[in-house]
Amino acid sequence: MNELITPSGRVPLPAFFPDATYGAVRAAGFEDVYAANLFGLEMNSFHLYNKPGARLIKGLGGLHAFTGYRGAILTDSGGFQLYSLIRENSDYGEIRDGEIIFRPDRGREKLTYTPEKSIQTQLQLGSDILMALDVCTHPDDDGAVQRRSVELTVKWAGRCRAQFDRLTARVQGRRPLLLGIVQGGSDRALRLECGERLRRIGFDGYGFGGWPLDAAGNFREDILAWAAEAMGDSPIKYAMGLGRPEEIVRCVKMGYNLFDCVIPTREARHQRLYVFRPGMATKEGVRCEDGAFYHFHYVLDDKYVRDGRPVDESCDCALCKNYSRAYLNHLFKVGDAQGLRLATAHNLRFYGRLMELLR
RNA sequence: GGAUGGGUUCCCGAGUGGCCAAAGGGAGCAGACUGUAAAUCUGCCGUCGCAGACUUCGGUGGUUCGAAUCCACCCCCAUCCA
Repeated sequence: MNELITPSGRVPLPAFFPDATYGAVRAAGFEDVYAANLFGLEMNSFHLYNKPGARLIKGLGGLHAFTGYRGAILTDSGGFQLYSLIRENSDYGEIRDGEIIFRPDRGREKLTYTPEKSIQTQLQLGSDILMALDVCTHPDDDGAVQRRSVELTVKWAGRCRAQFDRLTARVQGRRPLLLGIVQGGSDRALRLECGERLRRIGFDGYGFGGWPLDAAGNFREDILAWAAEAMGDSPIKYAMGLGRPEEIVRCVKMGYNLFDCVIPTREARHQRLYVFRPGMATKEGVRCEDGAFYHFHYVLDDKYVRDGRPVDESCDCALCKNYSRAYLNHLFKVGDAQGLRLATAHNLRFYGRLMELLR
């Protein structure tokens, strides 16, 4: 069986890691993650570095001891977080050649984030899978931006590799994994170059970096394919931030085997649940050509007010096993947190079942 | 019976002469959501329509070029005093 071996255990591949940015899956519990048959979580080192602090977490024995979570933990470098905030408002900071300067609040002391600091933080957190600090771009950014992104990403990847090796030199037992990130925007040659230079440095696996959608919101399957190609025969190909169910299915066909995304948890909180269409997704194949293997269940839709059936008859999550559409509709209407939790547990289980089908 | 404060568009609640179809919430409806500053955000939310027009702010009648806003009386509600 294809699997990933981490200091915290084995992860069957392909795998989907829900996002637990601050060390918690929003609105849900780790029990819901275990029940969904998902084997790892993505957490964000920059968020945790700020709150409650990497040193505090290290002092308590690392993220596993601190949170009580027993599966694998992948930490994002923090780069994407800074990138997206700075992109949103350039007053927040600046990406320099050697570091990222960040100052979200006026008057507050600015923060300098470097590749070394990112690695150090992730190791303090006790992550199983670390990401190298990269410079993200959007597919529509021009060539000069993409070029700079690749140059800095590669340069920083080297610094991350060195820092990681330095800090883990005396580690006994299994070392965590370190992944590099392939940038290059929508330029195939640049993607391949980035991948090749990263592989020369050498990582345990590689992540797809950048934004997977164009300005019109279309999924750029071609870019994902080039990035996968750039990763060579790496055993870990991580499509960072991906994605919708059909996107994951397509990415698995391209060779990706690791995913994380806020979609299932966020959309659950926003009243959108994923439901399999009977017979359209099986071990033999997932019919996703036309996105036909699932449909949305909008929790608040009036037609569910008196509907005593479960959201998905075929689902074994905490919601579908025990509660009706009507009750979930009611929980959302009255604003009870239990609704958010059950909805989140359901979407997590949907993703868990999807990954089971893809293995 | 007396005193005071109130009655605003589905609800709460601003507004005290024109810039008011009337702030802001909430609800409702419709979208969005992809390495999470997201239980969030955006749009619509009196009626018909392209501009524009028409009907609304407890009731009736006044004052005024013009009233949700001022005056009179009336009807309700809340609190307090008898």
